[in-house]
Amino acid sequence: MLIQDLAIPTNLKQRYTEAGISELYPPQAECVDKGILEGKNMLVAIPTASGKTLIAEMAMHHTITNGGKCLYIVPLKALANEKFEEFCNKEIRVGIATGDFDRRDDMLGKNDIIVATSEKVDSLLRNNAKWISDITLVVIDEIHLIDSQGRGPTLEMVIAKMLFRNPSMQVIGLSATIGNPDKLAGWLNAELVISAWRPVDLRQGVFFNNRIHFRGGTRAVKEISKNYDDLNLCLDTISERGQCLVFVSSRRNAEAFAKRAAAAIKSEDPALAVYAERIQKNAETEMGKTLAACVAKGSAFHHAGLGRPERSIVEEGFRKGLIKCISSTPTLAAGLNLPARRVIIRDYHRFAAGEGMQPIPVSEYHQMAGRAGRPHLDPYGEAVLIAKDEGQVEELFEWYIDAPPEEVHSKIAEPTALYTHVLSLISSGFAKNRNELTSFMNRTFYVHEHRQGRLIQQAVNAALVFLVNSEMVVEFGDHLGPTEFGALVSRLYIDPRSAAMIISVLREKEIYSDLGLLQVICSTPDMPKLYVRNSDIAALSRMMDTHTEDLWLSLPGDDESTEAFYRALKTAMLLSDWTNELSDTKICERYSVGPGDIYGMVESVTWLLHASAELARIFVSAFHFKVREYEICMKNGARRELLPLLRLRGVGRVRARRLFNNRMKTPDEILEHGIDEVIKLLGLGVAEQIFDQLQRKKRDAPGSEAQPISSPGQSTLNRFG
DNA sequence: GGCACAGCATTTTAGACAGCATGTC
DNA sequence: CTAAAATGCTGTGCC
Repeated sequence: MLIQDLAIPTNLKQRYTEAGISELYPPQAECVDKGILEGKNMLVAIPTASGKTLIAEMAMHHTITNGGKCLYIVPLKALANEKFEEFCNKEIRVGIATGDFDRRDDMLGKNDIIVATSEKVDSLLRNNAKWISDITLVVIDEIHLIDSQGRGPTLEMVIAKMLFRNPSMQVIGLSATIGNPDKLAGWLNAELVISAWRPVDLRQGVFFNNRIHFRGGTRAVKEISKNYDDLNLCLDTISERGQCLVFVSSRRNAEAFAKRAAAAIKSEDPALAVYAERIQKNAETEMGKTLAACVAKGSAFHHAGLGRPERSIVEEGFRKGLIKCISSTPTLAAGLNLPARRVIIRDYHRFAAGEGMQPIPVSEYHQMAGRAGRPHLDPYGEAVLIAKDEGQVEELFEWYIDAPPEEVHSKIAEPTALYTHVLSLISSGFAKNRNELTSFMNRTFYVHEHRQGRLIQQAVNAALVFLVNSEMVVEFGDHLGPTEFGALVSRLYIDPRSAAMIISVLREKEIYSDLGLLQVICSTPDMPKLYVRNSDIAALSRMMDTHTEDLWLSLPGDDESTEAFYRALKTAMLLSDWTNELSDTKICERYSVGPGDIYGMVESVTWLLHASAELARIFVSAFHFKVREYEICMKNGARRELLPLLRLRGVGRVRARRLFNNRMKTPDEILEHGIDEVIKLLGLGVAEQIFDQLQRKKRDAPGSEAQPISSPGQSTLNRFG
């Protein structure tokens, strides 16, 4: 099927032609045949990198020319950025909505395409974004994630809510190959397109004894290193001028492999030195140093401990072909598109809490294997598993290469998954009584799949009991309604259990304590937690002894919750060090984490501190300002004494500290010292920026010292909007 | 006494969404 | 309760 003959806008055709695309791939053509451009719902279950985005893009442009509006839902923020840039185009308006990057909600509605994460869409629904009802086409990328334990229920509920609100809307689900696509298609009332076709040939094999075994043939790999099969496989690809991706089970393994690879590759490309330099300059941590050393020689590792800058440097270096090999944890499997000639799946076991080492699911193998082969660049892609003995070769074929894909099952009946969603249904008016709640739940994939909702009903009831007991929902007669508390919790998008924990402690305390609040927030299910090692216990106990007054929770009696307690305390200690202005290098060293972990945790607590401040406003208004101030301290990683300075634009933890240590503790004191002194400390540009603000402030509000924390410019804008 | 090392015991172990309102060094 | 691999510790043998 030729692009020329399609019912899509001319400018899009032109863009495709310029990009060298003249004909649709077979699965794409099938979508058109089955009516994707005629408003038909569609579930497309095809392998990674076989042109899913193009399918969605065509349908979206078709919708837009007919006056419609599209919502594109993705599972990751990184993916949202990637798609946003991909869709951006002169003819249409594209917006992006994620937690760390969004416009005002109503501004978003002006776009033709809005790219958003599933949680953000849920949040927009909860906050009643008006434009949602204008959506005429929703695309759900990676829809098979409905199966995932933690975030699957959110995706399922978002889809159900969207369908409920916009019944005539077209739905396109993009999925990996799965075992039961018919079920999912049935739920969406969609045409089904299944295919195993790939634009680049994918050869899947198992390595053993210096040969890759394929179905129907083997391929010899030169034995360069005696001990390391993984390294030989990697060097083999590099010797053919290809690149290599190695998936391993832990961060430590990723770093160890990158070091070995660096020693073997020994590339001396001067361009690499630039990359290494950038990393070196960015992170002075142990991790940063090893990464820089590896990159200098042409290898790298990739995991969630890397900060944003390090990640993008590594990704860029790999895309440009300078870095020959990356060893990675699953970050790269699910995240952005970074294909390589050969993918080595070295470890197919991974630790799961409470379950020991578990073999990874077939779907994850496919996700990683699918990264092999860059379209238009590589002649083929290779995915290689590594066997430990002869017999395992056949086993690995059976378990992974020839294995049928897993089925996708709803997870919304999991014990606590529905607390937040039941609250949101009641809060945002999807259900005003138990009947409406049941009939809404009857539209979920779970009920479609099981043909009955007994377990769902139980889960809903359990959620209601909790919500009523914790005063987020009230039931009078036939009616279910949110309390002010409940409505707030729903809008803040935190777990009702978190809100209940925070409120119950906050209410019983008379004296406020940063550390106490931090400890409670860190115990919350919404907070990611550090692991506790045996060797940490001593330091944690010391902490408890020296801060008996400040801590708000004490060691629980039963063994079951002891570990959870320690994990929360350790996490709180890290964040407390952060607000005590300990350098990231020191923190990384003390807690053996990477810069990426710090920023991840700071982001999460900042969000929860914001929520806590809003909750305090209702229940314990005396604490409200204390918490808001602490939120600012947390965001910047600074002590309370720097607060007056942090309110200035262009001033963060470092500059504020420098000013403070030079006897400028408040904006007024800065004015007294004069601009010259600030120029000496912070340079001309920053000093001018600061004085510009100070003088304008003085002009606007002479005499009144108490300025709101929010920036004045924004509120003016609102008045007009 | 001090060192090297085998062999056994202990320890450790992936990722990442959300509020709000714009800018760190 | 599950497990693999790295690290830590102990005790032995040797100089």
